[in-house]
Amino acid sequence: MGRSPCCEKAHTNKGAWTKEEDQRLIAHIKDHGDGCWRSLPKAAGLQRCGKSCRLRWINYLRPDLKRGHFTEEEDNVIIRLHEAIGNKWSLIAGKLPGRTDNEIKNYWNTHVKRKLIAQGIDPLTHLPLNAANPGPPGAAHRRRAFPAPLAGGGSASCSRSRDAAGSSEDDDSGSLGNLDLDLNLSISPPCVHYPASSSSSPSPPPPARIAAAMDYDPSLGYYASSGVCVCLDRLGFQGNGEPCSFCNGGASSSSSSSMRPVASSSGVFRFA
DNA sequence: AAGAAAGCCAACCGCTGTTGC
DNA sequence: TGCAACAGCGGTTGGCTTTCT
Repeated sequence: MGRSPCCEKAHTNKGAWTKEEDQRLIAHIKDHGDGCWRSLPKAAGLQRCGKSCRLRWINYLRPDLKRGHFTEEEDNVIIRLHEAIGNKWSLIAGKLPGRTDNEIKNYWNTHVKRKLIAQGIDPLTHLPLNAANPGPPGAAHRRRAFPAPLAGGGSASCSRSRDAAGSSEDDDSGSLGNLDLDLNLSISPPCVHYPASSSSSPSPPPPARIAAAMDYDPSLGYYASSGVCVCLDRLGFQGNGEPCSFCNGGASSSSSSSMRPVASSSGVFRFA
């Protein structure tokens, strides 16, 4: 079972990259871009597997990488995002420009974990160590906040989620500080986008009836369909009677603006 | 000064999700 | 609809460096 190996192992180098290999990879990507990793090694004259090239480029050679120590602010972002979404390193990396998932993962395992433990916080559950429930690994994390990891297309969100275990004195559990993650799930129709002006684009603007039901984002110059919210409140899990930031329109909730999911022009919800 | 232990991080591995045929 | 190819992700490993004894 399983698939064939991604490359012919007999003819590929492994281990540390040499300067020459780096140069070849950089030069090739400069000239041709970084698509099609499978064929890239051959085209670039590298005796490497495509995956290896991709990893090397993403984790080390990319020009926009920020190297060096993590700042206190970055630390906090990592901790809060990890609290919210768990080991979704690529998502966390997406919130830290210039940092890679691998870098953050390593940093978490070598520094942050230890730091949290020293502060008496369980790095898995983000609860005080003596209060952490000894359940099966991972269960505590799920119990902590959210029915499921809402990675990928799902907008991880819920500024008002309550710990199902009922730690109501944990005021930070919902807002996650200034990140203010809203871990309700919002599902939208397949993100239909209409440019606001038909003159600047071949695509026509939406019919008035549709436009009325959509949000116009002036910064993007697009109409985008609103999400259909199935937040915990609506599903009856919260019980505090307050709408989440998304179905509340984000207008009145003072704590909900910073991480409200926003439809981007690429049709993917992002945190704003 | 030397060996052991711990820390660190680049790279690998195996798996899953997505896409195209 | 099923399959294969591919990209990407997260966990793990291995080797180098630093610190400790």
